[in-house]
Formats: sequence, C-alpha cells, structure tokens
Amino acid sequence: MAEKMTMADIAEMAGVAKSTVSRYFNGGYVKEETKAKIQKIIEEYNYVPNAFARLNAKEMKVIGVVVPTLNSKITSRVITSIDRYLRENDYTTLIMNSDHDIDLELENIRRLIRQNVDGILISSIAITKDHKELFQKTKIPIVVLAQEYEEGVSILDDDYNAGKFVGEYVGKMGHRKVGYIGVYETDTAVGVKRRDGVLDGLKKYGIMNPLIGKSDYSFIGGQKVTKEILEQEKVDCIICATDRLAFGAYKILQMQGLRIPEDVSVIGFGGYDESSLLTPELTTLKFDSYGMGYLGAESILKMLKGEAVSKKQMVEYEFIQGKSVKEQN
Amino acid sequence: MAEKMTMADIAEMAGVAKSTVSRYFNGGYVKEETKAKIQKIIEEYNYVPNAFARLNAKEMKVIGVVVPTLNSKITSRVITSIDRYLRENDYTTLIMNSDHDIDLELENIRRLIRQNVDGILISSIAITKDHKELFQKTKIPIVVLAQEYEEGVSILDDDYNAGKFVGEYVGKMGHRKVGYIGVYETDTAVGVKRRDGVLDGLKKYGIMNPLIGKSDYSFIGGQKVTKEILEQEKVDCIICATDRLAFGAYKILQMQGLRIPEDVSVIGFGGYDESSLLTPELTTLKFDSYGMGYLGAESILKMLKGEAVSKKQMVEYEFIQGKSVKEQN
DNA sequence: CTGAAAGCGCTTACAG
DNA sequence: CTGAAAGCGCTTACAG
Repeated sequence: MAEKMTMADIAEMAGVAKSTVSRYFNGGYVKEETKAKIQKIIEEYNYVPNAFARLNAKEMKVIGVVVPTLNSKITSRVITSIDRYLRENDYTTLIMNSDHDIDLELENIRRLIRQNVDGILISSIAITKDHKELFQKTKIPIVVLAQEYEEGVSILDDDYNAGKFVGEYVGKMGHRKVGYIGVYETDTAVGVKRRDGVLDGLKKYGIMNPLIGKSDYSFIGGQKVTKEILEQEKVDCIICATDRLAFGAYKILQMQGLRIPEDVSVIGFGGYDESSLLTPELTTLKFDSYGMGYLGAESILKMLKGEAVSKKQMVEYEFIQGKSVKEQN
Repeated sequence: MAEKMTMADIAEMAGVAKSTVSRYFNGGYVKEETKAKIQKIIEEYNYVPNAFARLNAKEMKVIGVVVPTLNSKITSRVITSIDRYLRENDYTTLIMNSDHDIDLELENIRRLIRQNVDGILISSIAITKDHKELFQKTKIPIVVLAQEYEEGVSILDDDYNAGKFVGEYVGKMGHRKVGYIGVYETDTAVGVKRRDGVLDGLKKYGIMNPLIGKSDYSFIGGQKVTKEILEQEKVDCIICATDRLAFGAYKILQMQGLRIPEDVSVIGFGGYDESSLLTPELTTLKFDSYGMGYLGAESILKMLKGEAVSKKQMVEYEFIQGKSVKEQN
C-alpha cells in the first residue's frame, strides 16, 4: 500500500496542499517548518515522486541516451559514465538501444523527442541526413558521441593524433617493415582519421610504404588480414586499428610460430581490459570512454542551463605500454 | 514542429476525436475507414505517442529492468536479450542501473513501482529482506534473475550442477590437491550453490579437503587468493568461481613461473569472450546469459497475461574446453 | 509562504 | 463504432 502513494496522499498526511509538496521537491518556496513536516512523511513512507508524470513541467529531468548496441565494452563504459553523472545531478537516464538497426535508431530518437526528454545523447555508427533532419526539427539539445556532427555539438576521440602517436612510436622503436590493419572508410573516425594519423606518424620516421589491409571489426577479420600481410612480406611490426583486430593478429602469429615481439611487434587501439590478459600484454592506445560519457553528459546539462559548450570536444587518449613491441635498435 | 504533435493534433487533422485515435493505438474498435484516415496522418507526420503519458492506462507497456552494473559482459548480454524480446512484443524497456549500491538498488525498485511499470526484472547480487519486503508490498509482477527467490519467480543458472560438473571433471582428470577460489556467501547462487556443487563433484573422486579461499569479484581479488593458496600448499589445480578470478590466478601463476596446465591446472565459470584469448585458452563453464534474459522477459509477459510460469527456471550451461586443464594420469 | 484551479498528453468508462 | 467528460499524478501561474 505504502508503495502506491501519490503526492496528494503525502500532502494530506502532512496537512498541506499538493502544490506545496510539489514545490518541496522542485526547490520552490517552502517554510522550514513546513519542509520538516513534509520530509518526515516522505521518509516514513519512502515516497519517491513519479518522474514520468511531470507532463507539463518545464523540465522532465530525463535525458535520453541512444546507443547502437548494449553489448560492447565501450558502450558499457560510456553509458555507465553518463548514468553516473546524470544521477548525481538528479536526472534520470533513459537508455534506448537500437540494436544495430538504423530505422530503430531513428524511431528511438523520435520517441525521445515525443516523450519530451530534456536532452538527447546519441552514439551512432553514422550520422545520416535523416538524423540531421530530425535534429534540426527539434529544440531539444542534442550531443553526438564518437562521430563528427558539424552542425552541432560532438564529443570525439582524437583519432588523428592518437594514430600519429602510434605511427611515431613504432618508427622511433626502429621498425622498418610495417603492416597496418585498418577498417573501411565509411567509418570516418577510425577508417580515415586514425589511419591517416598512423601513416603520417610513420612517415616522420621514413616509413613510407606500409602494407595496408582493411577489415571489419571482427576477431576473424584480424586473422584474415594478418595472414594476407604475412604472405606478402616479412614485416617487423603490425599496427591494428582496434585491439580486437590485434587479438586476431596474435592468433595467427602464434599459429605460425612467430614470437611477439621478438619476431613481430604488435600494437593496437582501444585499451580493452582483455588486452592486458594476453601473453605478452598488448601495447595499445586507450581512449577514455568514461571521459566521453562524462563530457557528453556534462555538455548536455550545460546546454540546458544555457551555458556555452564547445562544438567539438576531444577526449584524451592514454598510451598503455605492454610487452608486444620490441625495440629493434 | 512535426515532432511536438499530440494525439489531439492528430485527431483534429483526421477529423475524429482524440479518444478514437487513442483507441486506434490500443486496439479498440475503430471502423476500417476511420483507421485508414488516422493511419495516413500518423505516417505523414511520423507520429509516435508519448509512452509515458499513459498515466491512468491499465498497462503502461513498460517493463523495468534493475541491474547491479552496466559494465559487465554478462549484464550486457542479459539486457540485450531482454530488450530485444520486449521490443518485439511492443514493450518499452526501462533500464535502471544500481552501480553496485544496495540503497540505490532499493530506490530504483521503488521508483519503478511508483512509475507504475507493468513488471520488474531484477538482477541483483543478493536478495535481502528489504527486497522481499518491497516485492511483497506491490502487485507488480517481479522476476528475479540469477538469484533464488523462494517467494516468487526466478530464472537461475544451474549453479549446483554446473559446479558439480566442474568438480567431477577436475577429479576425473586426475588432480589430487585442489584449490577453490569462491565468493562470499551473501551471494547464494555463486557463493553457496556453485561452491557446494564443486565440493560434491570433487568428493565423488575422493578429493575431500580442497583449500578454499573467498574473494570479491575482482581481478585483484583473484590474484590475492591465488597467492594465499600457493603459500599454503602446492596445488595441482585451481578452480575459480568466475572467469575473472581465473584471470587473476593466471597472472599470479605466470609471475611465479608456474606453467599452466603443466604445473597447475586452472578452470573457471563464465565463458567470457576474453577467456579464449588467454594463453593457454581457459577451460570454463559458460552460462547462457542470452537465455536468461529471454526467459526472464518471456516469464514477465506471461505473468502479465495471467499465464502460469514455473517459479524456478534453469538456464543451460555449456562446457568450453580450453587448454588450461591437464590430464594428470 | 501557501492553496485552488487549470493544464500536460494520454486512457477509459459511459452514452449515444 | 465514436465522442464528451473525467481522471491519471504531477506542475505551474495566479491569488491571497
């Protein structure tokens, strides 16, 4: 019974009007004495207002988060961080999973807009014209995660500079024959920016023509391209656009009896937890997924308050030195 | 503009009352002709009703899902599966993360009850009296995942039999001195059932007094207990209640120069993706997390329809043979 | 500082 | 088969 109480019940028990109880929760004027009375009842009954009944409130105190999958380590970190930040600021996080379905993604956005959420954070594989059309039609603040959104606010991994860092590191360690396993160019962030960074970094050390392979994001893909590279040339280092691709490289190198890093160095991007479990531990560049979630949540709340927000915010990366790269000098 | 339409707007454009539009969405009587008119407008404007405005509806068409963390592979699988099943059945999934905080978990449950969701799925580390008290006070159907809930419906990993399988397997492979890294008994499923299964399985092969250590669920915890076990006795096998604990065991064994499985066998529970990346690949028992989510979602919907549901449903497990257990004979 | 009244976007008996 | 009215649990001007 205690669980189905409404604000009206609380008001009655406290001997005040329900508008006063409402004010109590929303920080309006309430005399200390009245506050105390209300608080007592609230606590006695463990009352929590129904956040979804604020149909005509200025603010719903709800932020929608659209994700392409629930089933990835990166997404898990990003939403954990968003949820934490939002909760601390008394907002409810409404997670909508699009399960890799672009139509569902668009519908999820529409739903959130209709539900009158205060803001939307969206992590997507690609921002299409349909997305932009929706975003332009609404007054609700939108923040795009991990993809560039020219017309609005986005939080980005610093793919180019991370790539460059890795390219330079590999060059500095004295490697000469390098293979690169990248992903397709439809993914601008990883397929283009990250690759360009790597190539420019290598160039600084005089490595002009690395072998370049392309793959999807899978473990199997990493294996396939590693095989192709090894058939073409005896490389002394394989750079992988993601750690998962590096896992594939490990598999093939070990199957072919090549030692890491004595025979071939391997380096990845991602900093997955798993990477430190490998033997030898994978050297990798870790992107700050928690930071991305945090910045996204912080930005949307700032926008709500009318504060200025940079249109393009870069998230830090961190070099994780494993034991998979050999000093060749 | 198109995005902020209400049912009243749709009704006006279609030349009907908003109650008719409502009936259209909820499957009430509407003449074919009227239906067609409404449908046309809906499609033209991509209208989606506000699911959270159904304040006095019999059904909200929302199921709450309370999870202890967003940041685990198992949880990711479970909620992916729940979300998929629910979406196919036109329900909205409302995910509430408790971030390993028991008070927040209780408050999340209270919130969901207050928000009048149709049902609640809860995955928790432990079902306390506080939980049961809340569950008993409400009429809302509750399904508990991965923990036994005597007073109601629960979906369970078959912890006892999985444990027994592993205990017998270890015995069958000829091990004599066994260490077991378990978790605390507050977690009845893993801390008690799984452990008891393991011990009974070992017993069948005459292994009566394994060294038993207890840990939290962390990588570090696994390392700590492994060290303790190795200091006490020279074991030939370490059984770990979760794969993560096994990762910790690997770390320590490798640091101490002990070879897996030549010197010490290791076996875990979980079947994480990472486990097959280890060297040697971890032998482990995999629980069907997708199955658990599916069964949970299916059960709650059945309960809503008044259909019978078994109070205790077991999810399958699968033996994943890696290379971390040696035949000692 | 507080209450009565109207309203948010929807659903539901109840007439017709 | 359809509409007018009341209501869900809240919030918000507006008086006082």
